Amino acid sequence: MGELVVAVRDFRTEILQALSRATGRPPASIVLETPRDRAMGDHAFPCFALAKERREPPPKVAASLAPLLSDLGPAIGLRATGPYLNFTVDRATLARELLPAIRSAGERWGGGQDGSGRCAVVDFSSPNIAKPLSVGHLRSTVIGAAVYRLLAHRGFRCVGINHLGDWGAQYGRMIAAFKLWGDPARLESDPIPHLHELYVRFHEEEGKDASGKLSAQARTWFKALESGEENEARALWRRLTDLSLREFDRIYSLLGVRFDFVRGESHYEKDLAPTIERLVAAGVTKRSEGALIVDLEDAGMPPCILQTAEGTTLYATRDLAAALQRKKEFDFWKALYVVGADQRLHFRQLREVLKRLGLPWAEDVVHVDFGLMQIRAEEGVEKMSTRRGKAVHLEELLRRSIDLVRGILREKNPDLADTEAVARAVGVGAVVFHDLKNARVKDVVFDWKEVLNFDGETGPYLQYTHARLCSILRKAPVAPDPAKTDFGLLADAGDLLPVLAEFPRAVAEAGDRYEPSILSTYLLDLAQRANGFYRDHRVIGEDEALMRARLLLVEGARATLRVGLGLLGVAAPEEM
RNA sequence: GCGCCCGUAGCUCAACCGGACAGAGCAGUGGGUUUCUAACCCACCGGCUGCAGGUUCGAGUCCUGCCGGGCGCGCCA
Repeated sequence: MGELVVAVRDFRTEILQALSRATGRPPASIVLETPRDRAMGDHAFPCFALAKERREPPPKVAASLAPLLSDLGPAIGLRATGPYLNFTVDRATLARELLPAIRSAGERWGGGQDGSGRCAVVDFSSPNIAKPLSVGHLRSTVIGAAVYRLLAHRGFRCVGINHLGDWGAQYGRMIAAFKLWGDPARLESDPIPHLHELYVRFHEEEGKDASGKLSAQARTWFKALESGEENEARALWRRLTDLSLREFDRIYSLLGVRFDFVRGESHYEKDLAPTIERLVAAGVTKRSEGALIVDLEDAGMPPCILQTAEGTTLYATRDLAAALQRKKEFDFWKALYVVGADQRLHFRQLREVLKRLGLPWAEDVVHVDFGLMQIRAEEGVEKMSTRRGKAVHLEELLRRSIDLVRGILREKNPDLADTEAVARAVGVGAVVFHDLKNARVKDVVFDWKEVLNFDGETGPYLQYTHARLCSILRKAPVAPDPAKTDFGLLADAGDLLPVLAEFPRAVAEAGDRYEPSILSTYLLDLAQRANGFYRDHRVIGEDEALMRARLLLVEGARATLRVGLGLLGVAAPEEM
């Protein structure tokens, strides 16, 4: 068996089972919701469907059902309110079950082992080498890293892969440009900006070059690269990769992002020929205008192009090879691709081609898509483009955020022990949380004012709430201790307790739907309630029994915030 | 032209895959600190959920058609 999992008594399931007995329906078919207005109760059963079946008015059904639920026990109160049956868990009982469990779960609170034995491959970040990381790359990086942690928290084995864009015709251009105008000294001191300038220049001049000489040079260099020989092209390309990774790592470490494998597209170079052979042998390909394609017309899609008329491979070929290789190596339960929504068609095609190879796991290839990042332009908005210099550099954004936080800290908390570390945690946390706050599908228009706002529903707000709770625990004359706690004194804790109890469900749902924003929204709600508690109740200075009870609650809220923020990739400093 | 996605308060978003009176934050106005961090809290202001039909006991949520925006559509990634 796996490790011991800290179990929390699950009142929700108890209610579900009682309802099942009372109605004679399987628990899975019963909808139990959380009332919008929490004063109504912690859980609610809408009686409409049952009422229709029984041809009785819903309020009557609710009223007649209530007496049949006496086996729920004294800890769960119920009340028929109109067409709803509302359940409220006794606060003292909830506190007694929940708070000691949170405490002993530690870092693993909200997690579990329901993913054990299954492997999730998470393909995320995946920038192109020799180009600066822009805020456009942030989304894939932080969403992917969060999904990875959310699943790992529940016992899934996760494999994080940074699928670098390090192959293709563009690197022929890159090499050609460097050979023409490159400066070895600048390549050493200032690699990415230098390479990027060269690339932009090459693009411009290639466009103006009627003779086609530049394009021919680029093609020649890429052919040399693709030949597989240890030649000048390969040596240069390898150097580009190394220099790029050195730059990227600086930012990844700032973001606290790690990969299990950094494998660019070039990693699958040797698998390309066998992949094409396999597709041809399976009879799913055909020739069209000199290119090798998979015709997907009957699936309502444009063809998937595997090989150009010139014989070079494409993106789709490399992704097919990668998918096959990953299935073989990891035998994944799901292969997740955290890639922008502009590539939806590509991933639909990828699945369709895998399906035509007769692979039953084709549907386990999942595109975890997200909306595009746009930037304000002279008129309206436009897509971010590194090539046209219309991109905000990620490192600049992070640096400005950290600088701003550092200034605020010096003013508000001049006695802070390690201002620099906290400035980094909060500055980076603001940027990361901003990208995880909203549903993935939403397009984003980049706005400096918005990202660098630290008030309201922001990362710093969550961190601040956490720091204040830490402060109470730090200043208290005693440490929280479940054995010395009178849980009955927490009856006035409002909704904070039931909200804490929902944390595992928020983690599970965020993971199941590959949607970190579900956890973000949950944490904002939790923080608002924690701040409400802080406003209405003193902890230190109350008589000892009351203080002890409240300290344990504060500790539970603090732990939940810390673990939740950690899953999102946001640090939780104890002071700020 | 065809396909996919998105339209909720002035702005940015929630609304538990169909349920109770559509909720937060920002911006605006007015309040709150001899007491655990004011990056906080409270109050006010603000809505034909793009439009028109349909399904349903019940629709912001599902279906159809329009309108507006984004993205994609054979040798880029």
